[in-house]
Amino acid sequence: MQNLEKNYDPSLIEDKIYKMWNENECFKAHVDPEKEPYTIVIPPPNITGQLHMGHALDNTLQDILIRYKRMCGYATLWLPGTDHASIATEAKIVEAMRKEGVSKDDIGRDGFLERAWAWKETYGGRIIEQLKKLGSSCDWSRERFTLDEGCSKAVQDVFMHLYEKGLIYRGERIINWCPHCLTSISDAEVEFEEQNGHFWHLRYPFEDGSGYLELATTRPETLLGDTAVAVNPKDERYEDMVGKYLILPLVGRRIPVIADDYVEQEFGTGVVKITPAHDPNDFEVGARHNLEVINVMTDDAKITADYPKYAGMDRYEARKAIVADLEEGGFLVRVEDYAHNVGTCYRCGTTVEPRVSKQWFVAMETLAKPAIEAVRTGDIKFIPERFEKNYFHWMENIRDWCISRQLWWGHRIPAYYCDDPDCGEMVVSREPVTICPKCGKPMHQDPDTLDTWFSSALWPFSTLGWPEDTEDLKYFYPTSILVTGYDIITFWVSRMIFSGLEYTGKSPFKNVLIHGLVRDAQGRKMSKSLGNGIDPLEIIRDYGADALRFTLVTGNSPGNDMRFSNEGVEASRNFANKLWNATRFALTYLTRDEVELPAVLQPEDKWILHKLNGVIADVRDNLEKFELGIAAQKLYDFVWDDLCDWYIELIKPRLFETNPDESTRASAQNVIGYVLVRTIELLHPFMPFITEELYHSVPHIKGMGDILMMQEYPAYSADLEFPAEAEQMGYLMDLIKQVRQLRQKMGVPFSRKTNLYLVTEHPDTYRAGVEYIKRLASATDLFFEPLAGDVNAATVVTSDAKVFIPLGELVDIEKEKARLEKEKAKLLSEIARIDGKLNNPGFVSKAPEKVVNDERAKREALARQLANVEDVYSKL
RNA sequence: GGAGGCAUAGCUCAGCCGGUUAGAGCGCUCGCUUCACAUGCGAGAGGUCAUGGGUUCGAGUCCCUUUGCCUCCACCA
Repeated sequence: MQNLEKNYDPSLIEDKIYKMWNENECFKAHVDPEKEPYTIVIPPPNITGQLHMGHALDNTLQDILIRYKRMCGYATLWLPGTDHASIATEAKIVEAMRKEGVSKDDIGRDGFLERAWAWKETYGGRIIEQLKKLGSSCDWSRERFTLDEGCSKAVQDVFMHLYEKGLIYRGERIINWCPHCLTSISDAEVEFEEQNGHFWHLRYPFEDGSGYLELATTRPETLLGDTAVAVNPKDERYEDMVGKYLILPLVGRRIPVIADDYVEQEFGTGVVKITPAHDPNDFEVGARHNLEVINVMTDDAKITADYPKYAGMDRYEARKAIVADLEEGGFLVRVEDYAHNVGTCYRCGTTVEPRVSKQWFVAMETLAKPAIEAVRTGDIKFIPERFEKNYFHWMENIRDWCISRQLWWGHRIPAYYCDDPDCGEMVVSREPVTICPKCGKPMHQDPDTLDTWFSSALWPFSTLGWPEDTEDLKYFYPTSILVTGYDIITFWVSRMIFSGLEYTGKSPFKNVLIHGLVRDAQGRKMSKSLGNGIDPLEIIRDYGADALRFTLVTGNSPGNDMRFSNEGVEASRNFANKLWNATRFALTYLTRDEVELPAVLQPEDKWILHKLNGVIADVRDNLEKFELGIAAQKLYDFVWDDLCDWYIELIKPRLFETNPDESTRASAQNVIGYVLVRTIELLHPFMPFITEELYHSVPHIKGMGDILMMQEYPAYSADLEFPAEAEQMGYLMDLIKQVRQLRQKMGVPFSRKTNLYLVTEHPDTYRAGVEYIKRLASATDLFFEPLAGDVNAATVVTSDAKVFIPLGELVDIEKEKARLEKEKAKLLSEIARIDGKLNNPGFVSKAPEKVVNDERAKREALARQLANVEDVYSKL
């Protein structure tokens, strides 16, 4: 036992507590056949990352769940790690190199990878340290990295598996190309944003000089690659023109007019120029009509040397030049303003350039089917459920996944090509292949790497040792729950689901708990460019990790965004301080090393134990249903209202030295000690630091160990149910409140104490509480008899008691009468309302019995109170 | 174009399977150095639960309509 400071200072204890847990290996998971496993794999943060509020929320939720389950006796594993984040990390390194005046080509692949690994060493650990500050109880001995040996092995295996099954193929297709990152990206990595642009109406002349065909485009520069013009086959306006040829302005290419259903008659002129190399739809049309695919741009989106006049210009310069030339040549009809959606790279925001190139793809259809089924059948559940709709929509309309990236930082594609282009042999192999099996010439490996999400998709099992059949994999897989934001469902969650099903035959997790975004106080997304990000580490420094965690979890419901403000953190910080001080108070009267529930309990003891028991049941129930915010709110209310505002105040007279009764003093000590320990246990998953610290100060219940996080979570106990006593206490507390109210209304100063004359049919409860009633209702003395004689008294009436308060000159009898009349009228209308319900045959016959009985009980209480009011009134 | 979400006190939000007189934090008003806490204590003001309809004995809660805000997906050149 130790003395506590007046105010809780988290900075003094958090690091110490975390170190203690770590040294005692509290985070370490153990395969234990006697226990049930409970597993969470962390959504691996990027090694480029700094802990932001999104991480703080995500990891707070995971830590609450894992700490709860650990205390419930599960063999828990929270597996941490980081993601190599190929495109994001590579971009950062390239940028850093650019500042030094070094390019990737200057240092070559090996040199670059050396730098990348050095980067990982420097920054990869940073976010891990930040997660520890939050209190995350991860098993750090099992920490993994998406590019470590084991994960790489898993990636190789999966690639081989899918290739052999024919589900990975290489093909020349149109893909999304980022001219800044200089790599292909998948459809999921393209973000569309509305931009104000123009609609250029052009006219292409017929070859035979018989006029023009008018069409419109948002991208005139792609004209260089046009290989046809298309109309709808049903469009009568252009019926006769199909099959004729046009001369492409500025280029002079002879291109056909074709008919294709893709063209909408009603849109624009109903004529579309077809550029198979630079538009995904045009590419499809081109494929159907065997059109030539002409790439007019370099990989950094400049016009190729094939068009000398525009060669070297970037897309937008070329656009200007071409529009000017079209105008000069009389091909430009008009220009209109036009807002349209433009695809941008989700990493750098550069406008994506659709481009035909040879890439690797995963054929999705066969993989998607069981993944849809797993959610459909409830094998995997999303919380909240509505996100399943998003998932289904994406999965059901899925297109093949472009997985190759023209990057160096990542898992290199295990494909080898013969150096002799005439041979053209390709081998996919786990082991390096240097000699062409077909022609004997040297072979070289595919320079590309895999989409970073390809490895994250395997995270729930690659981290447990897959493809080896390890003890961990056997025991901890499938994982129990995945906690992540809705923004990442398509990128990650869905890919883990089909991956888990395909490679392990099992769904990788049972539940997916989705949370929203943490926004700033004005509701804006926190972003670097806005500079409105709030640094969780600063909040931890100023208010403590527990306060941050509690803020993030309260008032937050699954799937919904939340706003973060300092006022909220202050409230949480105050709550921590409240708990601290409640304990500090108790400790000044608690001199024992152990507490136990006494055999004889006072009414207020039974009341608080009954309340505690209810909270235990509720909190467990809420946590099982992933209602973390509600659970936190209930604990807050219990601690502040029930425990501090009432129970502690109620037992003060028993604890003080002025109490001559040794036995009630001892029982009060035991009960407050017991309730405190249970409360600290209940709160531990939410506020691990302060509860652990307090646990080391308070006396324990017999049999408890030294470390709170390893204790059993409190369980509901039928022995602690005291409904009758709790109800009586409710009346008593109501009485105290009403006396306070009355005094306040009548302007009686706090310091002026009065006698109370109490008439009740249940005097025992009140007799047991004489001391605290005096304290809490500002009474000098309490008499269990009616006020005798002709004395001016104000009255308080509950359904269980009548109280007369002699206040002499402060009482105005007429006002008292008016007040009681008002009260009577209120009671009558309440009773009438309930009678209305009870006299309704529909209600009595159809409503559940409990509801009807509750109404009856309520009516009885009101009737008693009414009788009391009438009785008091008659005596005025 | 398709799908989803939100709308509850001045502000930010809870409200689970429909069941008292709809809650919390912050803010506001009044009063308190009451021997844990002013990061506090006590009392209070403040809500037609966006709109219109429906289902039901009973609707903030379920269904439909309208309005406003937001998000995701699609990408008609």
